[in-house]
Amino acid sequence: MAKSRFRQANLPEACVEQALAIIATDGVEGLSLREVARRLGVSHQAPYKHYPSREHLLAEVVARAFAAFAAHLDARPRRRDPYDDLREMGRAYIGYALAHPLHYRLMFGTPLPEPEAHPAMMRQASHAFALLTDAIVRLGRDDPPAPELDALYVWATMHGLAILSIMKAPALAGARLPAGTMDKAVPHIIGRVRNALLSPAEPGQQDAGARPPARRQKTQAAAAKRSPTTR
Amino acid sequence: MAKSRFRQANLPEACVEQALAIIATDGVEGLSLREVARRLGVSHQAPYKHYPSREHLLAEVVARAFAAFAAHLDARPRRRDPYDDLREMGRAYIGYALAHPLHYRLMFGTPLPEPEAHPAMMRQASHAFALLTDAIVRLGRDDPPAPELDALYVWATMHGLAILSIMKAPALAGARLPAGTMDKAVPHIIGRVRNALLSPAEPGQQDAGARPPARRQKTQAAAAKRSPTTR
DNA sequence: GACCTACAGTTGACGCTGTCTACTACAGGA
DNA sequence: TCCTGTAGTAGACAGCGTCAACTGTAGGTC
Repeated sequence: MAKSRFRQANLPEACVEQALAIIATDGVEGLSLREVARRLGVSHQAPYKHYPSREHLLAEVVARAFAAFAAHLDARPRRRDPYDDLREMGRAYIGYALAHPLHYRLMFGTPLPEPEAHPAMMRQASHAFALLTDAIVRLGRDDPPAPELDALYVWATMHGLAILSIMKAPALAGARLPAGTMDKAVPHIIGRVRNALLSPAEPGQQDAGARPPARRQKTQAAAAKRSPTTR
Repeated sequence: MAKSRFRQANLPEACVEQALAIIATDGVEGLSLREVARRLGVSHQAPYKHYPSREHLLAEVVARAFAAFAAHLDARPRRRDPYDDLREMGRAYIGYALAHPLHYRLMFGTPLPEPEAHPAMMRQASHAFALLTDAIVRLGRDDPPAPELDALYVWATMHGLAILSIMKAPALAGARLPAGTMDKAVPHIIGRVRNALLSPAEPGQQDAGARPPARRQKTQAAAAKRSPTTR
């Protein structure tokens, strides 16, 4: 050990720690490799010996954030009843987002640095998602809709709620949201999700678009919207 | 008209247009006042005569993005049945997010420039939210839970789905999501939301401590061991 | 018409950033 | 002993936001 000769025992690790600290106070756009170097008392080029670019350091930081997030979800109080467990999961999810809003935004709110170029980051992300999927699968309902679709549903709802909370949705919604709405929102929405998962998936929800040939009526607008697969 | 003496007929407006164009291709972090000025053939300081800082131009751009978003939602195909109408709303919502991912991210994914400092921006944002709330209220269900809570629920779900779609959730979730999952996700999730809104709001969802009077199936056992750690 | 002021534009400078290049000093193996 | 790789340094460059000072014109007032 002790390969490095100067002041930093482990510069790559120290860079990640400082980057996380900067992001926690200033947000991701406040992160600069020069500031990291300054805080560590090394030259402005030292971090580049370990991270080829700002993006690479950021990818490492995002991976850590995902890992911490997954650990937080994993450390939630466990319940026997799978729906209660899902409720705990939701509470833990929102709790983390509110406790570390800038880290949360880092994971889900910023254009990730080229996901496929940073497999370690993606591995941590998919682990966090796996926790959620497992909680869904554990519901073990008799109607067997694709559990990954419900995992997406729960994930989307949790994430949306987290972001709206962080954004202080009442401000966004103007005077339309009475005071205290956000406090009630988490249990209300988790209850809604529970109801949604309890009621059986009905065929109608596969939607007019998925239904191939029959009854093409006045939905041509939707079809036009769908044709460009993305963007 | 024609107050300006040089090449730009309406520099403030032209700045917003160029900023939107830059964001649509490079994302919000690619926006620079100097690039805007360069594209307009004016000096790098000209935009500052109309926008005191980058933040102020960004706030104007966000306001336009919200206005365009609201217009898109408003232009959706209308349905008599309020649930069908909500479905159209969801489709329009996701359609916009996928068609203009960087503009969508601009609205919901970036730290907004000091919301309370830019009232015009907030006005556009709350208008978009109002469209959603109206669609919820129009459901006119007999159980009258706070409609704003359900509006938040729908908004959160739509937003979460939009972001997960933009982020290409299958990549995030690793190999766990079979191909084609995202295509099925929108109708599936909208169906789930419909189910959630159809089933009555039960008191149990107000928190873990409260009594759920009528469980659907075999999940009663869990209620007994639920501790009052509402956290 | 002469003058003044406000405004919309200009140029130049400052410190910040990421990143390229070149240099240095040490460790470890041949 | 020499060579090579590694982890650090220093300097330079262009691009960024923003501050300051300057310029030229439109419009109103004497």
